Amino acid sequence: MASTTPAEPRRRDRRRARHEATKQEILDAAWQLLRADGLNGLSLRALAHAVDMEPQSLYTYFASKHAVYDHLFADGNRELLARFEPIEISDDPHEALRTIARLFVTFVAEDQARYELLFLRTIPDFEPSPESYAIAVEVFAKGHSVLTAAGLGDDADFDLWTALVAGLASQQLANDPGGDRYIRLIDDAVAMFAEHVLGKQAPKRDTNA
Amino acid sequence: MASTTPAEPRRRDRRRARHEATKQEILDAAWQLLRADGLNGLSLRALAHAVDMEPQSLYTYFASKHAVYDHLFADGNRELLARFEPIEISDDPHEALRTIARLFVTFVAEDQARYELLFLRTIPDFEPSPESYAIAVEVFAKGHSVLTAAGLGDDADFDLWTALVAGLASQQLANDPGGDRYIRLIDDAVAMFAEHVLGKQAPKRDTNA
DNA sequence: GTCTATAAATGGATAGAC
DNA sequence: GTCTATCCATTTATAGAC
Repeated sequence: MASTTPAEPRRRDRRRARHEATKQEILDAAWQLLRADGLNGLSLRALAHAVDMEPQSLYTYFASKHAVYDHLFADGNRELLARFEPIEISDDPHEALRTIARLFVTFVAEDQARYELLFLRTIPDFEPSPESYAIAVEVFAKGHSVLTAAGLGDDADFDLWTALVAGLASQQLANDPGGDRYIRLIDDAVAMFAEHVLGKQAPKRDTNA
Repeated sequence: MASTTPAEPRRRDRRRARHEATKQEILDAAWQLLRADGLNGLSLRALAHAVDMEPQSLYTYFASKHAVYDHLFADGNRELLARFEPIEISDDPHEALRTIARLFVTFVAEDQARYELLFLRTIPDFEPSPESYAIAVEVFAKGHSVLTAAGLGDDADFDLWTALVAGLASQQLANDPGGDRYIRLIDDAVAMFAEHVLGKQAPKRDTNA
């Protein structure tokens, strides 16, 4: 965050850039291992060897295993935030809800370990640092603002919304990983929610298979 | 499962009973530790000491750590099944849905570790044995039959139902453990679902705080 | 059925040479 | 910045005495 002092030699910039690049390389490898072995299956040894290092060398980049998790936590939240950026939020509330639901459920369904890390507390004794948590708060605020723009005033309605969307996502991961059994239900779920909360007559649901 | 041979001395029955009692004592201690340290925080050492044993003695009762998890998995599912037994399922579909939703969400919200064990796959390399899994299937079947009795015909509707209920439960655990922020939403959520799926005019929702 | 002893591996982490 | 060496705690699990 602190900007480089103008008088600082370029060599130092390069070194820092190299350092950051390696750090990111380690984090990328960590995501891969997480997907393969589960969130709690990660070991520093395996991580180090995945980037052709000895485990001890990781400590140049991360102070502890929890620090690695913390960076992954921030990483994942940043990724989710980035997915919100480019999308167009429709003026039609129902359409806006559908867009954001698809985005979120798809994101979660992609990666079970990431879901656990970002939204559950399944690692003993780990909790994100304030800096990392701030990004998660940003994500929440972004979602909340979109919902408000769609006409949701009540906090309870927002909670109902997150429950519905989180439920679809977690069931997709738990009962049909890699499939679309619950992803297929998104539009219907959103219609249900919109009918109930926005009080508008949404397009009647398809009764065809 | 095999019944005792009639000619078998009573002493053997007693010994078996004692064995089973100790086994259950260990499992009870395990639940406590799980609640304190998280599902992945369990160690056989801590478990043994919790019942005043040395870790090695546990192997008289369980062949491995995964075997302990497997028994806990069965235990948890039996408990959930037992909760279904005594309740009265109303003839009124909406009321029946409300009852079962409250039951399930309350059950899940009681214990984060149990939720992870029963419904998520967060322990590396663990999966329940066929015998234990059969109990989970029974739970599913029971829930499905109640929903069918309530007038739900479509499998997709059942999936939507489980997503909604699981979402409330998991959000309750993740965002307000020990509280009732999402539990309070159950009735409203059920009304929303009933309106949408049963197509009947459910009592209009309360707009009061 | 419980213990002691012990194995054999793995875990995260530090010190210091290069 | 990376390595070797090392530490120390912890883990799951087995063998055998009592």
